[in-house]
Amino acid sequence: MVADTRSKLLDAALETLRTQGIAGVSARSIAATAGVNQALVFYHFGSVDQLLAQAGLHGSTQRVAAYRERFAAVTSLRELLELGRALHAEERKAGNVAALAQLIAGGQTDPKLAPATTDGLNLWIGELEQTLGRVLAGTPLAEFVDVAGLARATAAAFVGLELYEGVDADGAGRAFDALEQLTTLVAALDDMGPLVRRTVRGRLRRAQS
Amino acid sequence: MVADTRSKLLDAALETLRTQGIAGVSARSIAATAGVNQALVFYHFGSVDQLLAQAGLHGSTQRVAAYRERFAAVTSLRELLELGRALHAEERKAGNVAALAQLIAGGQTDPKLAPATTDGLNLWIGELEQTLGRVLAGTPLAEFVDVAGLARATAAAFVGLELYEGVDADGAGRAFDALEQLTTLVAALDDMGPLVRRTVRGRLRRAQS
DNA sequence: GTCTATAGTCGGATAGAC
DNA sequence: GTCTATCCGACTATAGAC
Repeated sequence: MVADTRSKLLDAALETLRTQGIAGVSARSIAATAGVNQALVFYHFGSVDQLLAQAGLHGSTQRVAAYRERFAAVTSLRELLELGRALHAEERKAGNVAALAQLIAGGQTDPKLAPATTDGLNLWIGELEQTLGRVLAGTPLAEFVDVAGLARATAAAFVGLELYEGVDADGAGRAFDALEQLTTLVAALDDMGPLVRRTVRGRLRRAQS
Repeated sequence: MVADTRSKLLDAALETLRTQGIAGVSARSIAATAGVNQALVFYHFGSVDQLLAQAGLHGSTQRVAAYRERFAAVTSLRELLELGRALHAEERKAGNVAALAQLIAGGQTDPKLAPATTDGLNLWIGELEQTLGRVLAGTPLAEFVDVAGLARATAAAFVGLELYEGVDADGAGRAFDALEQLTTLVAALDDMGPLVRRTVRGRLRRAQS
């Protein structure tokens, strides 16, 4: 079946964000990618901004749904990291995180775009938060670190790394390797349970005084 | 003393990146911010792209120099985190990280912009790498994690958090709080020295098999 | 080194035929 | 719902006066 014009424009908006960046999107460039007439952007969405906003949410909804089962299957921090690496590789190829990153960059200065990108980002954050909460339950990490905040930091860092990869692939590779090593350390910390709890409690007391 | 036109354009390029985003920069908008004629962009820099590239390096050079002494004074992970928070607050107000983030977003699709933004980013990374190496020397972190990679991951995450803050300030606040808690955990880990080393070595062996 | 003026292109958005 | 045609503003870049 052939996608209708509305769907074609949503997909084309994401594709154009990915290949041309936020500075290169226009009603004309999106319509050309979709293979439809330029005026249809305004007929269906009213303005380019509104098309971009809907496209961001559309893309995130689609991708998050595709990963939901894999998030649900994660039972350890190490498995979550593995899923993160796989997700990075797959989404990089598909270009969905790249499109989201361009929307976020655009949302910095466009008040109409900011809320829509937040909604798309929150879909990822919600999934991540739920998984982190499950995996970290009963560990020192859950005791001392706000899991919702950690999910937000992770998602933001993910976007930052994606952007970094776009301008320095080698540097980003080294960054990802270091993060994997770091996660191994944290997993080891998690295994140490009670001893770590005692030490960290002492540290927190000192830090607060 | 009044800045010459060249300097005014470099500063105005950063200011315009910050307030209008990469999608809103043009020879006209930059020249208007600088209070000079639009044609001077091409006279002094040849093209808007080349002005942006030079402005990015210019801004980073300036800001990194302003922080060099404070980086050098850091002697612990906790102090480095404190400097990170201060740096975030100060640069957010000045808008320099925001400008760099917009350049990175633009560099994804503009091959002329990518190398220049990498250069600017590398100034920060170099400073961070040196400080991390000094602070982590002799700790388990330095033993198990590539410090250069960690510096790159940190810088990329910093940019991601800055962008996140631009579309969801509340969410970013929670993310920063969680990272502070996480750093306290890592600092505690660092204090535990030999015990952690043994545990982590065992874990790494298991992970590789 | 700085200005005006302008060529030529691309952009958002709309009117109206089909 | 889709098209052509069009208005008009903004853009890059250059030519040429000062």
